[in-house]
Amino acid sequence: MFEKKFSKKREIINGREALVIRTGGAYSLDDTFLCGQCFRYEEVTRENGYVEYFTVVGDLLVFVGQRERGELIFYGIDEETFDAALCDYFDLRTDYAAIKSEVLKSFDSPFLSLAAKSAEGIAILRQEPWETICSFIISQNNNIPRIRKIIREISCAYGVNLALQKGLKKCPIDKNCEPPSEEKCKTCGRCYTFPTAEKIQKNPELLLPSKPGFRYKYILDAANKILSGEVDISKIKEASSYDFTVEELTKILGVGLKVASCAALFGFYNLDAFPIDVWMKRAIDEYFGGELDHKKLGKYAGVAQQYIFHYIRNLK
DNA sequence: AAACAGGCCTAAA
DNA sequence: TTTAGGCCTGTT
Repeated sequence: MFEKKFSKKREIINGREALVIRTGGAYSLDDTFLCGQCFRYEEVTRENGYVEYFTVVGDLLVFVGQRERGELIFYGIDEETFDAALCDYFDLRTDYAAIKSEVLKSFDSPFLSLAAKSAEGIAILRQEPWETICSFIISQNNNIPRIRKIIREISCAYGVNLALQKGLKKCPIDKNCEPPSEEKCKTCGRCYTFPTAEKIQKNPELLLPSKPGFRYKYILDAANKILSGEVDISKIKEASSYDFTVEELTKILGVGLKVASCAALFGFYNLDAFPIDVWMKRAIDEYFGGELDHKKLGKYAGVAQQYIFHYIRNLK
């Protein structure tokens, strides 16, 4: 019921070979990247003013743009790679129009309806669990530019340089970086994979230059507990239950309900997860009479949360 | 310069 | 079981 088909074809766009996806829905790259679910994206403006996003998905350097809602244009990606990784990551098989109406049907609220209409272009990205857990540990009591900076610098400190690994002659996002070199790439820091838990456990001191502050020991504890199996990622994936995800992840020092909920929603695709941060608290106080039982929002409560969160953050 | 930022931990009632 | 401070760092 909530699956959807999309079309896929090759085109030349602005002189570049592209894989064009049409979902027929309201998919918005802006809303999807800017709704706060992910941190490793960059807006890239081309000479003709055309804006696209750069992001790192696993070990892929990804460029994606759109000319209109519902369309995704992938540059420099072959079809096999798209099928194997990007289709899932961007959650292109999910029918968000159906989810939206399900959410609105299960919970009658004019405000939610307004928020959903405004943010209907959001898709929940299927991000890698470990990176997502670390990212939201870093996010606590912190602001977005600094969160992104810390994640970038950590990746830089341990990660694999994909521009060099793939032998690119030009940096994909900085035209002054030509050809890419280890030294130049370090100052930019965009093309690195996120380090594995093993790497961080082995050389934790490499975290320090990014100045994670009190979050340092939290990241280490996450690495230790996940590597020891005390927190079992594959079991969490298998269970695919919001409650269980939270129960497991909160065993990690520095992971409370909010961080665990974000990891559940964005890293484990538990669509009923319902993170409540300061923004959501404000929204609940102002527009829902101080109380909102997320269970009443049904199995897509997390999508509803994203609608509300993104909507109020863009108010004013 | 004091307060705040997409929380959580710890100590104390 | 609930509540107040403190926490790294950077920005306004």
